[in-house]
Amino acid sequence: MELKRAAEGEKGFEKVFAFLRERLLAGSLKPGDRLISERELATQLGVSRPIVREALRALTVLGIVEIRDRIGTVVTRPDVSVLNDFFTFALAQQADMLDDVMQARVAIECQAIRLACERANITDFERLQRALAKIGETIDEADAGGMADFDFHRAIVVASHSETLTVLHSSMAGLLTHSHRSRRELVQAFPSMKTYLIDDHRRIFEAVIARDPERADATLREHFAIGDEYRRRALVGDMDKTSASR
Amino acid sequence: MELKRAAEGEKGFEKVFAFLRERLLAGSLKPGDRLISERELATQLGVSRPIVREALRALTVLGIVEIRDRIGTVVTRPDVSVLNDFFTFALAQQADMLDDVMQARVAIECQAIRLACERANITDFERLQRALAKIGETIDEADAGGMADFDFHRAIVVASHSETLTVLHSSMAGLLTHSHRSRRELVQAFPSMKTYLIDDHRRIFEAVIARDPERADATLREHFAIGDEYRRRALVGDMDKTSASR
DNA sequence: TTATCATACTGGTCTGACCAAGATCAGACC
DNA sequence: GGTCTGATCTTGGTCAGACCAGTATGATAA
Repeated sequence: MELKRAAEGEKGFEKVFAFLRERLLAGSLKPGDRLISERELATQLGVSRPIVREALRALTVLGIVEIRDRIGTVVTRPDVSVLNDFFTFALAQQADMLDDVMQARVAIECQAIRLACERANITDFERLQRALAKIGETIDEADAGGMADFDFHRAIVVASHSETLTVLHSSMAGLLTHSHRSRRELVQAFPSMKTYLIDDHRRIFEAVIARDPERADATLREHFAIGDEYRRRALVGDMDKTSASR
Repeated sequence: MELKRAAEGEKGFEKVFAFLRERLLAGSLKPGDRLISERELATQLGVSRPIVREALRALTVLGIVEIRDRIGTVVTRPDVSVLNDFFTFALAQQADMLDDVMQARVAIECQAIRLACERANITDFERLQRALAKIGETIDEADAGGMADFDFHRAIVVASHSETLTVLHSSMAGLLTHSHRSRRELVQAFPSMKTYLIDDHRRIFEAVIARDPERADATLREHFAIGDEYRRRALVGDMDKTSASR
């Protein structure tokens, strides 16, 4: 049996993990399915229950499985939180990764906006419009403004109708929420940012409405670049009130 | 004790996990550090050793920690394999995610090539050139050709000097290796693909050498689009020998 | 001083047990 | 007959102690 074979070489934890992985990858274990009990799994694989628990716990943190107290273990649909956890840990140990993550976010979002131009429906447009309006309303508030900014960008990714892009984006956006907020705090220092924030987002919105991927992508990239420019100026203490070059 | 406090609310596994997470995120546990022994951890937290092992195993699959047999548990630098595992599982249960992952890969790679135009050094150029040469040499071999193709694209991402992009790309590229290979199998059906494969990669290479982000991005996107077109034709059985429209 | 070896440690695993609470089904009650 | 109740089985959650097999270290012998 190919299933048995895979579980023969390894021992202990690896054995159980490989056994379950195989079934999960092969599709014989689908989301919603309930696994056999830990004890039964242990006897079937010839290992002890603690070992089985290790494997189940491993699958749990990977978001593949959910252990329900006194109910059983069920297969779940993989979700975002895993990536979130990973990035959180990874970032904590490599602070310089933040700029890197930002690059990845730009990558995801620019691709997403291209897809959004093709796939977005009325609902998506409306969500974008609401987010856009919110940005205008909350332009003077750091917290609410940052949230509105975040929502707009998330709406773009959602409009791409790509699960993977959405997952990746949200896992990274979580780490960058403070960046949205801190950007808004710059508004006090740079009054020109108000028009930048409002106009840029509007132009992005319009490009999506026009279903013009190239223009949308370019506008979005420009938007990020200008944001970087503002942050750079703030860092070097260049507090003059002229707007960033466009 | 603030350390104790964080571990008070939860019980068992959560307790240990939270305890370790706190130290990991706070930075008091850095990559390279060796954790105290499982037994000691168990007594300090008032739990049994199997529970400690669950937590350590959880951190292991998250790539945060490495358990070395008879040596101890050490903190590691998070690496790719986690995302790889996750995507592998996720993909298995949502096959329609494959196209989605491809989109994410395009996103990463297009961003990477832009960065590569700015950051690539001589070493990167040389690696790209070698990969390009390899593509020409192995143009008639499905396996080696697919590998060469893969290497070229990976070289682009490496040249971006962005850890995060590299991590994301390699985790997704792993799932798409067969796509490289299957593309090469199309070469038999579409002789025009030979020039497509060679010329496209050369043009991409030249754009990076020229340090022209816009052109590089556009060329790369075009490259992907044409690849899609070939695959589409193969699906519908359109086996005519004309080259894909450019 | 050096080389060898005993010992204390480490992770890896097993056994068997207890607890608390959901799931189930038999039996009692209406 | 139908519904309700409660004993029992099963499930995850956990613990305690034990054994194995190598590693690391230090003490002892050369």
